Amino acid sequence: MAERTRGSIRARVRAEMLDEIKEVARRQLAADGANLSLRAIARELGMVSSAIYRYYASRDDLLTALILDAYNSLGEAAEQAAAAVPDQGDHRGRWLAVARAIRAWAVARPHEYALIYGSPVPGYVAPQDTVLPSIRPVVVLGAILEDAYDAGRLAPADLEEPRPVLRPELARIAAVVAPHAGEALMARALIAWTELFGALSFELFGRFKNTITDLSVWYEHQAEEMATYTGLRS
Amino acid sequence: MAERTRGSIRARVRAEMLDEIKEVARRQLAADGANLSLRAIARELGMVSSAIYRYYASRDDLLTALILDAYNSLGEAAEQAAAAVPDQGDHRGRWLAVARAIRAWAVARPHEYALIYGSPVPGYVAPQDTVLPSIRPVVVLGAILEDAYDAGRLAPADLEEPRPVLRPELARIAAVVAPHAGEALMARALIAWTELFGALSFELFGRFKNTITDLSVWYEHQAEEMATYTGLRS
DNA sequence: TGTACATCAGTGAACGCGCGTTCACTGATGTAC
DNA sequence: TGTACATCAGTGAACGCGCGTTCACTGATGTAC
Repeated sequence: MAERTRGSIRARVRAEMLDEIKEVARRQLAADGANLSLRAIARELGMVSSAIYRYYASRDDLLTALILDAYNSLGEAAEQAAAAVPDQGDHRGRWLAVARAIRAWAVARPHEYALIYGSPVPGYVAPQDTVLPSIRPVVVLGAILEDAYDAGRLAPADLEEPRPVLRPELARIAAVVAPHAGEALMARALIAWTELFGALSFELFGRFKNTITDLSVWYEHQAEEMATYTGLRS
Repeated sequence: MAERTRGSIRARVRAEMLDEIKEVARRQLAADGANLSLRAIARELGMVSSAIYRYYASRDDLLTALILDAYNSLGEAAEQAAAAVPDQGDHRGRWLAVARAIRAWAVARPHEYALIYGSPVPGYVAPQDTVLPSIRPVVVLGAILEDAYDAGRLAPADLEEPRPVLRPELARIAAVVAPHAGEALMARALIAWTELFGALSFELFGRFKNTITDLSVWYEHQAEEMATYTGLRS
């Protein structure tokens, strides 16, 4: 109780401030391209630059917080999209809904996408605790495949066993993501996953300039092809 | 002749200097992560920072030169790989050789890869003349598909027509890359292309840390799957 | 072949800017008795 | 309810650094006659 009373107001204000700093940081990333400047953030907040250090121990700490937030926010978007599709055996529909949600998230926050899926920030080393948040979308997609598999509705064409060297590693991933499905299906799922994020990177980093204009339809096409490739027939 | 004599020595020295600056820049990109600093380059060359301006009008100009070089060097690697496979109807083999060459190029120069396929450099706008060099690898892969198609050896499974909205754009790309193949095949080729570069980005940007260790074998598997998906049967 | 002139690579100082981080401090807000 | 003390957000100055770019200059190399 003493614990809860002590600082209950200060603690709330503090938490708001932690959030506000991140908000401003995100806005500036969006505006300036990609350079995160503590001084610029402090300026926008109307405080002196050293005041930021009451909230984040260093620039890297703030960056870590932003990266964690980005992973979690993408993970949540994926989870909500999966949950929003009624669970009536339409595995392909659920998978596609998640794929769509991932793109929607990325298109709305290209700079946060770049933070977690772009080229690494020079000099920055991600701490270990980004691992779990970072795999949330994979886990969501994996669970859908697992459901489909258990329902006997996962039937990829011409499924071949991947090379022996890869099997133990694929098995280890499958154990976390889709334990029943097995290595060969896991390999396909990973390839689909890779393709979708390749597509988003191409789109967001401007590689489709003057090539394909309706990128939303093109992504939808890719997602459907990848769903089929993974074995989710309609 | 006057033209050729004039500065023939100076011009040669100058050309060497232009190259050496780029060399040093590339080395520093590799070492420091991703920050290109004219002053640091000048320092390493033992000259004063303003001397660089005799060779490149600005930092952006140097960056453009590096990006152009990277595109051309990747394009050349792809072209040479294609040319090295004897033209005896082994289209799949040729396609895979090019895919392998692209990865080899990227793995050897991760920073140059990041320059052209990573998140955009803040504040930098690519000039128009990067377009042609940038599509050289696509053209190489397209030509192989075109050959295979003409030889009646391109037979993807379950080929479906992409949506009407996409067809004109796909047709426009096909016209440049593989005119006979048509839109549906072009769509598959683009997806395969996207997957391969997604795989490279995942690998080079560290997204497969602690997940798949033998990334060379994994890439090979992906390339084969994508070859099959595109319709190149063995 | 020799001289006058033009070209141009490289110098060194300076401008004006931005950055992350530290440190001793003030003053308001909360806590304990 | 009132007072003494501890906590902590925010200040302001400073350290030490790096950057891109400009500009007037020196001196060597090339060119034209």
